[in-house]
Amino acid sequence: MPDDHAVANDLRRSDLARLTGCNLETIRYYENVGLMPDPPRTPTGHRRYGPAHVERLNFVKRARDLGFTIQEIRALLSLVDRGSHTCAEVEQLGRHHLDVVRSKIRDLQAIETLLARTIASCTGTDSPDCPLLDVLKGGQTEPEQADAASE
Amino acid sequence: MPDDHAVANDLRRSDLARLTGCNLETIRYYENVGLMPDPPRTPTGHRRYGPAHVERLNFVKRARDLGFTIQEIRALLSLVDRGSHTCAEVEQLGRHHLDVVRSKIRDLQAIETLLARTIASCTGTDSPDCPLLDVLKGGQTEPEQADAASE
DNA sequence: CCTTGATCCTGTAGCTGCTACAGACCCTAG
DNA sequence: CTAGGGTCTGTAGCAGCTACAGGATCAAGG
Repeated sequence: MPDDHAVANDLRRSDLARLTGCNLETIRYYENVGLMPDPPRTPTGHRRYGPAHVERLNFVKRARDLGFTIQEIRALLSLVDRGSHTCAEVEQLGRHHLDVVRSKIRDLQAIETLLARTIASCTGTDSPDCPLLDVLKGGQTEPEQADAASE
Repeated sequence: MPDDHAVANDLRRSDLARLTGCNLETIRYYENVGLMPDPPRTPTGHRRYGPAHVERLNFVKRARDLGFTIQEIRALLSLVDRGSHTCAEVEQLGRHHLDVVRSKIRDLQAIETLLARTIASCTGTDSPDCPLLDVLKGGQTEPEQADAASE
């Protein structure tokens, strides 16, 4: 590795963790899966990081916070690392992820709607009759009318 | 086919899978983690299921579809199995899960908002300048307007 | 210089909720 | 009777970490 004289690589793993808010073990994980480069080592094998590592780990962390998968981040980083990326390429990855996020939101909202409506019709009493159990047992998508036929 | 006087336990695992839309292997998994009871076996060790298993697996599947965890479903089932559950107890489990669902929706919506806004300001050109990369690198929560300096 | 305790190193197992495979067994139709 | 399916078991793999064991090393105090 170059730059031993140029850049101060004096950060230990715990420092990097503290600076980025990333978990200590997660850093090693990211190195193992290739999101972070193998850092230079002291003669006794201890990792030493520099500002470039802080920057990169921050990138990874923010991407994770936005829900990008490890694979997607690898793709993003390889674009950047290639040095000849275009906005269009990055945007494409972003749009795809946005689609995934929106799809998850839709799924969760469908669940939320059904669950909220069902629970709203719960009596909250000691009765064993429960609309939520009815939904789970019967699989009706609409709890709707608890028609007072026999009640 | 003549019916037995008792419950007909004549369904194979593949039948149960087909009837419930559940994956074949998943059934065994649910048995291993205790969501499904150990079924009766033929003398040669093959599982034989009956209507009660269909019902229970449907319950489990619907609960999973609503996002309940295995733990939560175990709790729901143990209430029901106990035979003395109340609507209030079930409702409590449901409300807790609803909170989790809503929390996930909020998180995803925050991501969606940021991502959508950022991507909207992407040029989609061959330029290496990219708002999405800026967000990932810089961690700004608001891409805002780049003051009319650029293009 | 030596000890102590904190930190670091590695590999590996655990978590959730499945899914898939290998290698053995069994079942049924032709 | 044999060929092909289905079934049996245990186990490994996926994502994305997290945590531990058992060592080596470091930094500070005495």
